[in-house]
Amino acid sequence: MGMDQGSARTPATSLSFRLGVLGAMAEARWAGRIAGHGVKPKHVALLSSLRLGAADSQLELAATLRVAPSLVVLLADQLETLGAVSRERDPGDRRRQRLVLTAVGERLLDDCVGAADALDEELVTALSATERAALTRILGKLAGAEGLPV
Amino acid sequence: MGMDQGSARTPATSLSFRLGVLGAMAEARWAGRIAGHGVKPKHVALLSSLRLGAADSQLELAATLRVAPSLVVLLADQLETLGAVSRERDPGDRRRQRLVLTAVGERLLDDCVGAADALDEELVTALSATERAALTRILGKLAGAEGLPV
DNA sequence: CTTGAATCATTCACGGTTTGAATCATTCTC
DNA sequence: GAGAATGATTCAAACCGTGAATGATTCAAG
Repeated sequence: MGMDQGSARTPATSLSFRLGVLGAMAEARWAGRIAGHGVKPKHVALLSSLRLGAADSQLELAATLRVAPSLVVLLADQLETLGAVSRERDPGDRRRQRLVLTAVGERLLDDCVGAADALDEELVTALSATERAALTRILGKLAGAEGLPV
Repeated sequence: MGMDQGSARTPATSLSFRLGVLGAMAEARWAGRIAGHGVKPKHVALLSSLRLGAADSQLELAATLRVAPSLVVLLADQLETLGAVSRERDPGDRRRQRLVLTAVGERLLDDCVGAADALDEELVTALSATERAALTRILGKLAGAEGLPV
């Protein structure tokens, strides 16, 4: 009823807004923890896409990660320097550069995912077990619906 | 023996990871929709903090938004140019610059939140009504736990 | 075959965002 | 009052990502 037109006190429940803020916060914290490995979230996203087989040519990678192809070159360069991926010309089409995870890359990815899981533990302390499960499931559904390399 | 020990196929269910990716995606889409108003997500976050009374001096604002004080100056400059906020020297402590929402600012904030809500509608089409409600509630809880200006 | 268009990777210069250090005004402490 | 602390502001610089230009390879068509 006589609500002072809602706007004056309600903290804007928009998902887009909250997702953006929370996502930035979580990513920043996570970035701090994996920095010691010499990688940033984008690198891990690339490694993860490789493991999932979501893409292997650099152009496909750019599409799934939603970044410019030139950025993939840079990320791949750095990961190659770390020994986490190796570039192999596609024998069938020698324009294409296929990226493959090395054993080092697998290990690196595992470490970074481990760091994310550890951070999760801290983030969700305010949530019940049911809520945690629900959140994981729902975010997975959203990512899937958006065609993101979850 | 059992080679691809789980890691080989699972899409990394880490919340931190997913929040980061989804948050960036949602924010980018939202940014595109509010760009016509001459603002970016950070501006809206500032306006929202003002409305919530979470902070009014620029230094407090920087703390709640988790950005450098110098950035608040810049954002406030731009919002002032738009007529969305006005600066008033705190009479009690004339070093402090208090930011107050103008009627234009209220309207601008409403428009931007409206745009976020509209975007939400599209994002959650894959979710059931129950899931949408749960997501809203859980994200709110998380933001609250992190002390973020939800 | 050979030519010209399309595709993939790469390089490079640039724009946008954010930060940290330096500066100035004001207030607090003694 | 003098000097340390606090808030706002400016400025140069770092960082991240993009788009345009280049080179290599493949594809299509005569």
